[in-house]
Amino acid sequence: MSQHALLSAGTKAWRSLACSRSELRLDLTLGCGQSFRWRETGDGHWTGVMGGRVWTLTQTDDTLWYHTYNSPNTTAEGDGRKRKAGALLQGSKGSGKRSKGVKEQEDEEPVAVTPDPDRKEEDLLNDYFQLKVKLGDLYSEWGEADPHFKSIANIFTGVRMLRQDPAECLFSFICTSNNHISRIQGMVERLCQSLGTPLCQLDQTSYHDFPSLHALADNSVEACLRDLGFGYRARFLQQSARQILDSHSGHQWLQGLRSAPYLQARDALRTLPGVGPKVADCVCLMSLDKACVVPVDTHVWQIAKRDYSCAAGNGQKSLTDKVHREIGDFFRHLWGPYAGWAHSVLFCADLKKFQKLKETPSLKQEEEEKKVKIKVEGEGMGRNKKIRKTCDRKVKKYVKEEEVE
DNA sequence: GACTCACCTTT
DNA sequence: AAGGTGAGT
Repeated sequence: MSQHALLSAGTKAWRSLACSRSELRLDLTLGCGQSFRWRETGDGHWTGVMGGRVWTLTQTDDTLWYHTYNSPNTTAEGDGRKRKAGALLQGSKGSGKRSKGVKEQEDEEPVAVTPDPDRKEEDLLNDYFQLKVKLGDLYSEWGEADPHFKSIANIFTGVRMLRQDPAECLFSFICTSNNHISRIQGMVERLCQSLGTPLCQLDQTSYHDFPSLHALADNSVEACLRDLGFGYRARFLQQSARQILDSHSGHQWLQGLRSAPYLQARDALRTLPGVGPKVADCVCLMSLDKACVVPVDTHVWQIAKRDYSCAAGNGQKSLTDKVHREIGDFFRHLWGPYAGWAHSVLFCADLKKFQKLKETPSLKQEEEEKKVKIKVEGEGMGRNKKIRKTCDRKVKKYVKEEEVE
């Protein structure tokens, strides 16, 4: 039986791409709840389905390594079939610290061993991780505009927005209401395993493609998903799929929203059952190229109040449309055209599972933080106040520009 | 336009 | 009580 690939078993079955940790951190980017399809299958090794194939990804300091698996259904290109089970070096350090472990145990030369004639896989990765967007430059800009961001940025580097398939993103996020990441992951996994095309099996785990629109739209789907523990979301999924297929022209409609202006795309998505402001914004940001969108949930609202003394919705009990708008505008303003990307960094830094990264900062990080603190105390409040004052005016301008986009 | 509550399931 | 939506007031 096939096994999950491990870089420590040798680089023969792997290809690589130059990519530093400051541009991409797999653990944060794949684990922060934007995609629910990736699992850590080995120390620092992430396995998931993307672009209709199964991938394992891992990284060393300046290199992103990738391995894809053959599946019966895919017309196999002669890619690395040699997954030697011989040297299964299982965590030679035996530590649970993943990023550290990888750094220590892997010093291979960043050489692409197996050729990828079409560069098809390289293209897929470049597109999925949007590697042409220079994250380091954006972090600098956000840090300039926002002292609090700067204090987080030293630890949470390389948090990047994925460019996901719109359908997968939409149906995954319909599952997110009243829900948390670990349970959503389980639901999406069950969704794929019961309705998606099987791709391959590795170490007792079977990997499936995300279900097609047709599979999701079938009348039997609601009952099926209720059995799988989807609750009231079961109906939303089936009905949304049905509606996209019937009243819209299927996949083309979803894909087409990539070139539509933000507000238009968001309104279009909101006609679907189970899609409110939060889900629509997530789909816009994570699959429809709307980098400026800041999806607002109760969590982001807390961050706005706690870390930015943002007054938006202060007298409110619940997250109304108005509060959504105000918080979104506030952050769009602070961070600019890639505000949605910046938001995901803060969001990530606030997740319980990543809190341990803050506990043992390296000496270098501590020094950086001291510097930041001094700066923040000097100019922080004044700057925030100023931003808030000019918020309304600038936002109108911003939206206008966007509508023309 | 803005607010409340029921809806599922798990912690 | 939760990382939300939709129907009703």
